[in-house]
Amino acid sequence: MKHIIQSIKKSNLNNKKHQTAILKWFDQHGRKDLPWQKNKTPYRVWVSEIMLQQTQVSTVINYFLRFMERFPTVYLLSKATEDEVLHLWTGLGYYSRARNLLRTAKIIVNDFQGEFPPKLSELEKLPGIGPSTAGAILAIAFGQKATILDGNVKRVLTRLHCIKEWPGDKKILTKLWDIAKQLTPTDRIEDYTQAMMDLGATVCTRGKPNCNLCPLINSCLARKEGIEHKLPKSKPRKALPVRQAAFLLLKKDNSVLLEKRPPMGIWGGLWCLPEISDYPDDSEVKKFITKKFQFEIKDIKFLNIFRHTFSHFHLDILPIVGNVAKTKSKIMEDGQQIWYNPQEPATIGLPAPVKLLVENAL
DNA sequence: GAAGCGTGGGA
DNA sequence: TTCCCAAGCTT
Repeated sequence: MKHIIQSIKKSNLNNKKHQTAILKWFDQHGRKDLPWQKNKTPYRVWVSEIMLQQTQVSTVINYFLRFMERFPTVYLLSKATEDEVLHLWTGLGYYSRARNLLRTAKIIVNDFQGEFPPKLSELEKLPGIGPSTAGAILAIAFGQKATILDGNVKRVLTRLHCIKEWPGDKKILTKLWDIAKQLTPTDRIEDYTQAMMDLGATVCTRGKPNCNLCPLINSCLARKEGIEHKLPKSKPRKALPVRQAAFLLLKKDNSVLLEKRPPMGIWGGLWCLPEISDYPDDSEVKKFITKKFQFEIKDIKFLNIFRHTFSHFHLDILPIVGNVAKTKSKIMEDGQQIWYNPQEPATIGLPAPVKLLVENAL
């Protein structure tokens, strides 16, 4: 019994030292001028946290500013169309985040009187908000004690405790959550939360960590063993499969034909060029176009194949350009096809390579 | 519980 | 060039 009490006291003391060191470092070196740190509201914190999932700060900043300009409140967002939200998300990737953002905005307005619930279990029920994002919102927006475990914190803690296994493994993940919770302070929770992420992003970096600038250098076990640069162990990965597809750029005036993709799956809800799997030859292209659209195509040009890489496969894209005769260019009236003019862009979401092709081809 | 889900940048 | 993965969540 005595030993247990002593061990708890010792652990509390160590936690205190850790928290003090982190907060002192934050006061001197932490990031305090990011857009979502100004005019801080639960809405702004939520949007930023969703955008920042699997996405670096430098990428997010402009998207966040544009988004806030268009949707300054959760109420305005809740009235948006999915196309409009996806439009602002174009190029950011992981588009289910945008679809879930809109779903959650509607829930907040309809079921919560427009206010985010300051409760972990309630936040986690909302689409797109998992354990770490819920913790971040609670800590940063509401100043309540809560724990996050994002990529930054994982890296810091993996090194601090010299964890040599891959942190994605379920047992290790649970262990990391336990450590993160144990270290979480009650006081200055917002600064502490931000500090742990900043430390991972700016000092305890992936490749060459700047240990000489780290407030945890004396307690870091990986550093003690001299293997900090080797941790965390990287995910066991297979070579990505390669798929092939032809994208049709069917041009009329200053527009190309786009089709809306199904709501789920890759590029869900975005507008894409008509696609032919594998690489067709000249006659196959003409047959496809005639059968599907009843278009009359004057000439067909094959552009260079280029590679677009997703998280789980490569797509080698063969762009095929054709001019559509004006007299025969009727499209379906079901709202799933449009003529898209990049000079006067419709407010819809486009996959990055589609946007690239469309803007270069016209 | 493993796989699906984007994109861009750094090494 | 190729690999890795970044403020993870959903199914």
